[in-house]
Amino acid sequence: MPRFYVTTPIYYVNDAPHVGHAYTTVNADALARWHRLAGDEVFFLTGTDEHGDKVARAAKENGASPTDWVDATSRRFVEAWRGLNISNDDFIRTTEPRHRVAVQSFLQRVYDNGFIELGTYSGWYCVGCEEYKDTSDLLEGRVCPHHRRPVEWLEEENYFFKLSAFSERLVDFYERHPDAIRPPGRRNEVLGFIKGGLQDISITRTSTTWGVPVPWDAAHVFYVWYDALINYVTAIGYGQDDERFVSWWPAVHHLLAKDIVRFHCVWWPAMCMAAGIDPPGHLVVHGWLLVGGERLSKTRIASAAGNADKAGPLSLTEIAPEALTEDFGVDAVRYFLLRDTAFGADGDFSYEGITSRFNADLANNLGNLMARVAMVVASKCKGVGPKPDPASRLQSVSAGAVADAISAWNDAQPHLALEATWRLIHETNSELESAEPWKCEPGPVVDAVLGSALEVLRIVSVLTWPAMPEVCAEIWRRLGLPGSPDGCRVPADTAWGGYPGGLVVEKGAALFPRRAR
RNA sequence: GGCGGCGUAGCUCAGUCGGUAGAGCACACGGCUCAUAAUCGUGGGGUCGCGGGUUCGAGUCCCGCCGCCGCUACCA
Repeated sequence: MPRFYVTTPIYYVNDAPHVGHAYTTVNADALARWHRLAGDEVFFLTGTDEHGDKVARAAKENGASPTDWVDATSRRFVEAWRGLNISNDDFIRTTEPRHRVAVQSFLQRVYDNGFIELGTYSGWYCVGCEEYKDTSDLLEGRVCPHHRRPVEWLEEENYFFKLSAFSERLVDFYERHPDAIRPPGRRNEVLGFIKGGLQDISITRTSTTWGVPVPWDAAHVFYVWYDALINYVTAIGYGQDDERFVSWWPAVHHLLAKDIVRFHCVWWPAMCMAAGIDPPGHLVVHGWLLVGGERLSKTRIASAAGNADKAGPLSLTEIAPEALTEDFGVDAVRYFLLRDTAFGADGDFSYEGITSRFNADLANNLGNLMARVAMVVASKCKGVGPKPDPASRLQSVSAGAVADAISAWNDAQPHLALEATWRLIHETNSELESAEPWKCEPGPVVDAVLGSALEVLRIVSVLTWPAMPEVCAEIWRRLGLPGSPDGCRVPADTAWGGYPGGLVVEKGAALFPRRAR
């Protein structure tokens, strides 16, 4: 059985879950759900990144122990994902014992292989930022641009990862696997960066104890990024269950936003090579959601997010997913995130944007189709859904849409998959207009038209299940079908003719009540 | 500065190997009234950023310019 391993980055617990996190996570979830429909064995991983001095300090400021602090902050992500119907199979936390074991095992291997050595890290350090600054980033008089205070020269003994040893191997790997990084523009950026020459990087800290201890030197803990990336192998048993590990690795799909490309596309593959395992197979990079739209939209989003009093424009990171799902419903938010932005490109996030998608796609097209079909079935077929017409024009329309949707889902392009699916909805509305079953006497002609429309709704609820599981299950139920779309298999259950007929069709309330404006 | 990308209808964008410009949304008009003032049909003459060049012919190739954006190492 084919396997599909998909990950999100693990989210840093100092952030509150926001729409940017939700964007990546919903995309990963939709892909996971799609591959489950396809019959693949799926492992969908997300989690939280909980080490680093910033976390330790935040805990202290809040009068909590680091452990209590990360327990509380990590839980917010668990709850946010529950609220968005995220179907992750595992939720990893870097403070878990299994992760400490994996990190120590992984990096001990890298050390044993000779790719870690002791060195001195020195540079201009900003106490406020808690990080070293490049001289080119500093203002006049060696002042930190963020904190407006002078930086200090620090030297620290650190262990270094010999990243420089992997330039050629990385280039070679990416040239032999041209699809390893998508989209191609990101791949080119990475190749350009690598070819520009790689420097060794420090991977341990002595300035904090809130991290994974370096097994061969108790004075150090691993730098948080080095610890974090390894989560991807921890969760599938690295260092603890080799049989399980090799069954999932390296055919992984890492979803990530463009700002963390280097960590995932340069550091992480090199680390894997250094540890003697294959680099990750698929790095899928997407853009950022940007807050755009009119001033009104910001006001309304601010209002929805409980930030109505905040002055000035609202940033994406201030918008809580719960504020949106309360307002629009889980399915509509998921649909917007998946449909409105071409995966890979930057997208615009606005209240108008969601409202527009909600009304045009969900209320007017999908919801209304369900309502009008159910109504006519009630009046012309005594509420019992007829069989689809094998010769319906919609049969070939459906076949085309299904093929396109399958291809797009398989290619991690949800917006195209949904676009193709909605083409089928549109054609079905069109077909109803020309057949006008509500004007006809009950009989075979009416049955053929309505049965075909019901069949479209069945197929649509399978194709759309990865995006909107709740409403698809509801449509399924209203069609009188047993179970739910998640019991289906693609492509078998998207073939024309699957609706058996003879089932009681329920009208029900509007699936997506149209919204004002 | 260097490398890369983009600039097409009000908005978001498609435009394969060069051959008289397309989709969705929005808008307008018409039809229908089964349906959530929903739906269906029709309507897009936009210097394809600007200026040159190659060609029988260029949004589509080449050069220059303007504008915008990405990357150019230790931020999760």
